[in-house]
Amino acid sequence: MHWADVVALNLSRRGNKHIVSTGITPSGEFHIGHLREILTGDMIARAASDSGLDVDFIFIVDDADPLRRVYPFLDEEYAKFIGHQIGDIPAPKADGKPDYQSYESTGWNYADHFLNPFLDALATIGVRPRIVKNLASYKSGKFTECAKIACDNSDKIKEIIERVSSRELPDNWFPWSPLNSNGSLEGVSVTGYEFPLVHYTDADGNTGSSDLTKGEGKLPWRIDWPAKWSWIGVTCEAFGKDHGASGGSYDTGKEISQLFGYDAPQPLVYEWISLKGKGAMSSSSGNTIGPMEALQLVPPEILRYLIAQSKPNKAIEFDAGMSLVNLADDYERNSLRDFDNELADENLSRRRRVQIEDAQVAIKLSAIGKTGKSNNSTVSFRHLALLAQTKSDDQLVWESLGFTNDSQPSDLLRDRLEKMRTWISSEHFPDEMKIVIIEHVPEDLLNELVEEEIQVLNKLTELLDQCEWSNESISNCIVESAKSLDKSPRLAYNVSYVCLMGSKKGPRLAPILTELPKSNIINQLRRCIEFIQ
RNA sequence: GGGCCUGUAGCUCAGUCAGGUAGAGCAUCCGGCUUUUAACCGGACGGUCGCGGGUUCGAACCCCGUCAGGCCCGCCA
Repeated sequence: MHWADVVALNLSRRGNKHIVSTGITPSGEFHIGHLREILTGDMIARAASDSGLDVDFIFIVDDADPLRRVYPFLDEEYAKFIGHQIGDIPAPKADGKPDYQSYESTGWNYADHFLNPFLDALATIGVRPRIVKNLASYKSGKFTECAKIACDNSDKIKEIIERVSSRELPDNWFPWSPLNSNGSLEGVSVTGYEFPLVHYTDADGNTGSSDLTKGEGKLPWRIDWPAKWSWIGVTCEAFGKDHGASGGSYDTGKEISQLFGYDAPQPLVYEWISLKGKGAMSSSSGNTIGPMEALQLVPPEILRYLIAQSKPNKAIEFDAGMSLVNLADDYERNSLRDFDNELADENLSRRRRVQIEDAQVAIKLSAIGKTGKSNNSTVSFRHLALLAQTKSDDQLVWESLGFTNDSQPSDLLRDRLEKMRTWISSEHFPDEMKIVIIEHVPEDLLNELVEEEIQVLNKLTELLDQCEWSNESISNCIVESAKSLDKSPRLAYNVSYVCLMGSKKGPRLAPILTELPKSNIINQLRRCIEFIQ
């Protein structure tokens, strides 16, 4: 059974109504790793919905979290905002300086700045969660009840965290972080509490009170999380392995949740995505591929497939080069399969059956729309990569694919070609996929040519030299060079590849040659002939 | 110190929860296809299931131990 269906099955045992939750702190640029959080949740929600459950899918934006430090992409001016909540400070401009103007005129803040492009990317891949903003929730009193319980039971909560995570909390630890009069959470110590006020002394020695019903502060993460479960009614949440470790925040949250009179949600721990050869993704180190960037390269369903086809506890190594081609191939191959027909065979082993079923569900979950078939255009990713390289004009690509004035390519297909061109011209496009006409003489391969191949090569060179340089006539020359000697056209193609591309196989040759200067090709062939003699 | 995840064919991984003849895709090789979209079709090759014990009629799967890689118990998806 597919992992998403397994979770859905577990959920059905808990009840009929479900809220699947995900959450991210928008402290910097989003990357592919964040996509796993959201897509994992989205796929669970879809699977649960498909199994007949009533499901709401939400995305909690942790914009109440403080700015931890001045990240490399920020100007030093941000130092004064350290400790301030990211939903309450200006967004950085392109030069990293705070954009006070937009902040004051429209309220455009740091969190929105990073969140909004991500939401756009989500919409493109068919994910439209209900957005819950944490900061606004605090301010409107959603957290009040849990915050009161937490503060009334601070000893119990402290005991749970110390026992479960086996770490020691300071004596003055308190389950509420008050905001000081400057709006900072940093260096503020709690000195007393009577509901609804938490009294504090800040780093500068100023004293004050924070009203927890008005969100003048926040719950520390380990309490904030279970509080959200409780007031939102979260029944299922996928989270990264960092939260899922033994003694991690899920473990403590589970017990704290009981204090709030709420059963912790069904967990699903997922592994991280790393960039091949570069380690884990990290916004601050710049070691990232953003969702938007990835979406500029591949069709969105392939990005979904990346997540759908691998089990959550498998680490994914991602790169925007060959892995992308292989992933696309895999996706396209599978989306053409007739799964129902395959499953109809009663002699299938259990293993084989599971394999087919998982592939079927992975394809289903990769579709952008909730219903309907996957957006299966007739051209493969690999093929499009060839066409885009050999034909500089889009119109020639469409002609090659059999489109005429009467049948124009779909917008989807046009979009895919545009993405392909972006990818090809990007640093990510792998050498392996590049069509290159070699200029050196491939000596080792030429030595392997047999007599009849050499004859064909001579004939081919002769015919091409007289040939009109167009797609059709080049194609004819290649075939004719073999046929005139009573040989298979395949021989002519083989020797062409050896001489021109340095390999025994290759893509359709004529369209590529058409794009290149005739004299270069003839000269290269002549150099090869000279070598043989 | 405590814990989690991973280890199965050259590569990527299913299969482990519910023990029952070791599985896919890719790659490679061979054949087919008389103009080849790195295509397609057919076939072959390929594994002491990290290692050692135990339970069992039977173990990749359950139990104990062990090795290796990654990670967590401040923050991070």
